[in-house]
Amino acid sequence: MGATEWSDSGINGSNVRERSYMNERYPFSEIEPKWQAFWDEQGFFRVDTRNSDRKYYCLVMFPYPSGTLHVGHGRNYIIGDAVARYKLTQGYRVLTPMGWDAFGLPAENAAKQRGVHPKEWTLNNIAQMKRQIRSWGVGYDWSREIATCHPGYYKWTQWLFLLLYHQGLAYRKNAPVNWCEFCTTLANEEVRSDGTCDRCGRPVTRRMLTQWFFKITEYAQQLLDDLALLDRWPERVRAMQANWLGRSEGARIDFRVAETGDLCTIFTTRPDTIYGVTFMAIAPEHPLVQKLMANHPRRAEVEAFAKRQEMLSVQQRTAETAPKEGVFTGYHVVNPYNGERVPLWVTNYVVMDYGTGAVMAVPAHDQRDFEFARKYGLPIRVVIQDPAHPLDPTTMTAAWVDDGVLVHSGPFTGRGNREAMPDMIRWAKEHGVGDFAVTWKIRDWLISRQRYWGAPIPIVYCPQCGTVPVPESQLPVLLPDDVDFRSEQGNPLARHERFLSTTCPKCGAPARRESDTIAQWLCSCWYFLRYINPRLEDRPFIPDDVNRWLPVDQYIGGIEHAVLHLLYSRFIVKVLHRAGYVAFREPFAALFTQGMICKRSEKDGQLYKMSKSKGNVVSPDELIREYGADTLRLYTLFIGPPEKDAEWSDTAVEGAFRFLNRLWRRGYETLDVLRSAPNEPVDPASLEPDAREVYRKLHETIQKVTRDIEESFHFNTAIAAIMELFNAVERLPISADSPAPRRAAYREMFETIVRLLGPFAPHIAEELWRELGHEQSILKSGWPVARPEALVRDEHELAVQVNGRVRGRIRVPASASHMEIEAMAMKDPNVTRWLEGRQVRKVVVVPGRLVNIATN
RNA sequence: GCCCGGGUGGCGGAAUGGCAGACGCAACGGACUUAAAAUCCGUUUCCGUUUUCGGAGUGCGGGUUCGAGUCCCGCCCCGGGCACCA
Repeated sequence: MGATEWSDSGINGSNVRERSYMNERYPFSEIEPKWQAFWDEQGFFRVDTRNSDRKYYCLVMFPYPSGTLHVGHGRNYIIGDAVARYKLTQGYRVLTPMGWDAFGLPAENAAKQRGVHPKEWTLNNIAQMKRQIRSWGVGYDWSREIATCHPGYYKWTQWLFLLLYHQGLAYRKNAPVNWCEFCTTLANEEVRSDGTCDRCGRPVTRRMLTQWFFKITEYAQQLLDDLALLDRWPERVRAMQANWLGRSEGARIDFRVAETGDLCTIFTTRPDTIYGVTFMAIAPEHPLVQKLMANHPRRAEVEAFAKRQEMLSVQQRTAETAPKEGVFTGYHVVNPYNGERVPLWVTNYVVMDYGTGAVMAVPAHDQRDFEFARKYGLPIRVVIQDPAHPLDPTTMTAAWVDDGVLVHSGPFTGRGNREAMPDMIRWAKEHGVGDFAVTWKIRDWLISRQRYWGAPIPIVYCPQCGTVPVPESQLPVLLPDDVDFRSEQGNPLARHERFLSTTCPKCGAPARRESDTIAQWLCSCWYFLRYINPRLEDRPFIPDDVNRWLPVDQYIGGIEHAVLHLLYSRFIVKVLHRAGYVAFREPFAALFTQGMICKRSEKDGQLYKMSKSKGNVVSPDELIREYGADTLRLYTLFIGPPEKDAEWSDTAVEGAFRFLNRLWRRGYETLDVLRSAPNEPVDPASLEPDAREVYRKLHETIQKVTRDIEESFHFNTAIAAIMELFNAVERLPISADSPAPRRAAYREMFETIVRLLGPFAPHIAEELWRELGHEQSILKSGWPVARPEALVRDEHELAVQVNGRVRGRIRVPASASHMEIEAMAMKDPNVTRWLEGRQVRKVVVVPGRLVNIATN
């Protein structure tokens, strides 16, 4: 049979079946663009959000338009598309939007280096990446496309800023902030734990600047508590967020400076050790240092020490290897519990950033204090005794941090330290010198950026009225286009006179605009809401619509956003919730974090995350040209469990290609049988044993593939099962002369393989599906469901073990009782050999699996 | 130090407490071909017999169980997050 010319009427008048590509050769480069255009034109991925029956909001993290995509980026979109197509096939109303996280520094750097305007650079990249995403056959509702750099979008990002401002959650303060020479200010979340910039890797220093902050700390408790609602999030992401929030419970206790009466409040998680305090340690930046040392003979020494510490980054100062250092101030503080005077030291190991910047030092029971005390010859007093091996301060080599019995602890002596702790805090409360207290690690969110390519902060500074928010009616505060990047250093907006000079919205007097822009993280904190009403002009979204479509049913993205984007988005949604705009408290009901795709570097043979800077990227464009999008998709899903990192292999891609070729060829070679076979369910009993077995495997595979997708997104094992089924189908002899039931079963097998592949390799699936004579798209075909009667076995092969090792095999009727199975197992000649001379102690029968005979 | 993952053939990986190594890659042998590619068939955990078979084997050491890659206890190693966090 050659290429057949046939056609049908297509659907909805669109004649896509004009010609058949049925040929020995698998024509991916012809069929892929054809079906992409078809799905697009027919609007398979467009959804009317006014109707939310059986809604399924499937969202992939939108990309930053950095240029071109590599196959590592593709994993995200391919997984999302597989899920969306699966749900769509099941008849869900699936919302799968796509957009661009389009503000950010790379655009500005390109402008400086190449003289391209950031807008032009960004829009070009969007066009490029959109073409790539389309070429993968990933289906989106493009009518909802958004770009955060569009004034129609950032108007509402500014609105969000103002909402926080009016809620008292946005404030401006002069504070030491993280500073990267290249990227300007950074939020704490953007600084890696080694003290380098998360974006560019340069060292981060501290700088005093007046900046805008969001009070995310006010929501710390809720952000922590509501993690419990996120039972469909990966455990490790919840752990990372809890870690980052860093709640710790303890007490606040007021010490006073003996000589001046100044208050020196500390936070401790171990108030039970209060009677062991032998000195006080405060941070060099602590306000008391300046105040106390002003006219003190030790001033020079102490200030020199403090200056030296302030020059260092927190990371340098507090590195594991940095030795503990300090200097005595000449002052003392009074322990409110026992009235004791202990010396006040300025130390490098206490930081101003956490707690109160002052620490009651208990060398006997804190390792850091212990090391410091040993170094400077300060006393060590044991107040918790190890009942088994009493501690002796003169011989201790490390702090005792475990629990024990309180000693030398005034009225609390003799009690267990854990048990007494609440009473000890209560004592402080009763005496007005302290209380229970909670401290968090998370700091307020630094939102200002000294950059051009972002949404301007909608604030005006008026000489009369002070800080004035721009009224909503005057939004958006437009980013001016006419900026010269080459000739300017720093933020060009700060020198753009026509932008800066304005009038006060309150009094009309001449005023100045804020020149900082909003961190791009805020832009991506609410985009999932905007997708519901993307073109709305008078509001950011319609609450009713948003409440029906959110939370997002499935969010898919990279683990690198575990804290940053995901924590910020949760915060913003909670703010909107409290302000009455949305009914839900959490934006993403389920989260899936895919692993990174890595590739071995040709230079050093090491495995690295695919990135342009490492030079180990694989371009999807070439692969699609050579093998087609379906091959690329199939391989990407087959590479391994999607939540884990994976190593890209160019040769393994060919395996996926080979499989699709075999499938195509098989379809071509048996097209006559397939088309002429009865298209109806088969009675398994009417099949010959070989066909019956494969028919059962078919239905087992439907079950397995469905379960793998539903339970864990384990597309790798789903695809393996389809391959296994196809291998079995290929070995099944079939011809036009085969009996009707056999041909019908064969047709069902082949068609089902095509349908199961639909979410993974949609183009070839759609093409073969149509070639088999179906008029409707495969997306309308429904998801296959296993037939119980096809799954029935009337015979089982059981392994027979003797003492846990397989010695023989028996075939038993499915109806056989345990007694009968046991008898048959005992009779098997391979088994009797191993039973000779032994006494049977116990026989275990596992239905359908094995028999184990235990002997003496 | 604390909190998450993870450790299985040459490689990626698979296994509701039930026959370890599915599926794929690579390698090797064979068929087809003048030849090569492609394709198809077969072999491929290790050790010994080299087929019929037996033994060992899922990071290490114990344990529970008729039966452990899987569960429990104690370790080692690798990756990630947090960290002089008071």
